[in-house]
Amino acid sequence: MSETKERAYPVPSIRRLPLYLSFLRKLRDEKVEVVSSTRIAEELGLTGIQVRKDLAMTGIVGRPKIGHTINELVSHIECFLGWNQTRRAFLVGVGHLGTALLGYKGFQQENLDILASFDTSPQKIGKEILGRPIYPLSRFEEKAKELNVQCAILTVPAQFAQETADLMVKAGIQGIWNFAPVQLFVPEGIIVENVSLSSSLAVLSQRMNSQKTV
Amino acid sequence: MSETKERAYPVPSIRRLPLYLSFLRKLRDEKVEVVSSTRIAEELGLTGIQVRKDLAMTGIVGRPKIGHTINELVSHIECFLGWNQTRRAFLVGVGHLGTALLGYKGFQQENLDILASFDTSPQKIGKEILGRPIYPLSRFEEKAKELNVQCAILTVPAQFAQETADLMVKAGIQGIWNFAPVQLFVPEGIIVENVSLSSSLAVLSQRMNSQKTV
DNA sequence: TAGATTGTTAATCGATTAACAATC
DNA sequence: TAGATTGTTAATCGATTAACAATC
Repeated sequence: MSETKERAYPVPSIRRLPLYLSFLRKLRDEKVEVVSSTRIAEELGLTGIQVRKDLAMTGIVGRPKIGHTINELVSHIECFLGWNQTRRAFLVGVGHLGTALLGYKGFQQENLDILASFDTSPQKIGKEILGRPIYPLSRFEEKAKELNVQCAILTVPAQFAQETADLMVKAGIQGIWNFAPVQLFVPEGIIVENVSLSSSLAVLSQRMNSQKTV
Repeated sequence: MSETKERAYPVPSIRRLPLYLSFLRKLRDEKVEVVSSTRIAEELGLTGIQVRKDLAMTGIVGRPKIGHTINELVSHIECFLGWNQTRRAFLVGVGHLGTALLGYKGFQQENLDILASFDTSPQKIGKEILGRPIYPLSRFEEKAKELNVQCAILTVPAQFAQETADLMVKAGIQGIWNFAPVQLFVPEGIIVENVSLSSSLAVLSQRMNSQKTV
């Protein structure tokens, strides 16, 4: 009966960490060695308190009057996010968006390694995208176990999203990065993170609309 | 001195509206005519209260014991989001992601019409992507005014994001859909909506990490 | 009518912001 | 030392959830 309701870290805070990381890397390239939370806040349009709270989450301790060492900050954030070690992933659904993600260079910084992709279209199966093979979806489980892959990117059309997620779960996938505009139902313990273009566009569009009337 | 602090609608609520829309369209295809908030909630893994609050935002009024007419719901949500009328947009930065967005069919449902794209690379300028021309970035302002475009999609590399945004603002753009992992600074009144892949990946990754330790 | 559903008003929960003591 | 910065504890704000009256 362990009351391990261990307060998850606030999602908004976690979402800000990559912003800090990218600014810190820029400073490091400029040979800067130390930075204060105030300085970070100014650059990113946040408040100092917010930055300190967020950084505290990673367990880092700064020095009053000085601030934080950039190298130390970077490694603390990376460790907290699990970006210090390579995470192997598969991608399912080699359409426009899937292809774009396969070609996205930015994932190197986040240590995400998309080893292979899967599709059901005979036209695509057997080809390669930037050195990574496209396998038939039927081989997903076999390959996931062979390569010990625990993370999957889901970029199939909405109507196939749930069944694809089911297949991923059956193959032992622990985390699904879902780009389909669908609410996935998965067993407890499986982590789903949604990227919803239409949700984002909705916010932009609604704001532009109400702006007009003002 | 008008105290027009007119309570903006909650972002989380706005973000859920496209989910409702997609479910409602599916029901409509199945010739269903009426639906209750409880039913919507079940399907999307939400609570009935939440759904009613969200729908109330669009100004729709339902009928006790009955629920809502699907057609009426769809049109209320579409109007609220401004998806009932076509929104013309430009895209700047024809890389992997930009190309994917240009090819994304889903925007038709959201009535977003990407008329043209812009880039600085001579290899790309003058070509077409799915019938839409790629112009040199230097012609952005001219074209924006000519076609009365008020919405721009920003898919350039991080280091060029701010200057591109400045150029967009100068050209009279009212809303920027920003895919660069950068905090943009824009004049008041200009709307920026960020899509941050790295923020989303951070949440997934951190969760998978802490899952492991449990 | 009885029961299901809507929609409002109040309570809770969580994130942000403010205040301030500790410290180099 | 004085001043800048950290990090904690308390207050505020906003979104979600709960309770419940209204209604077809």
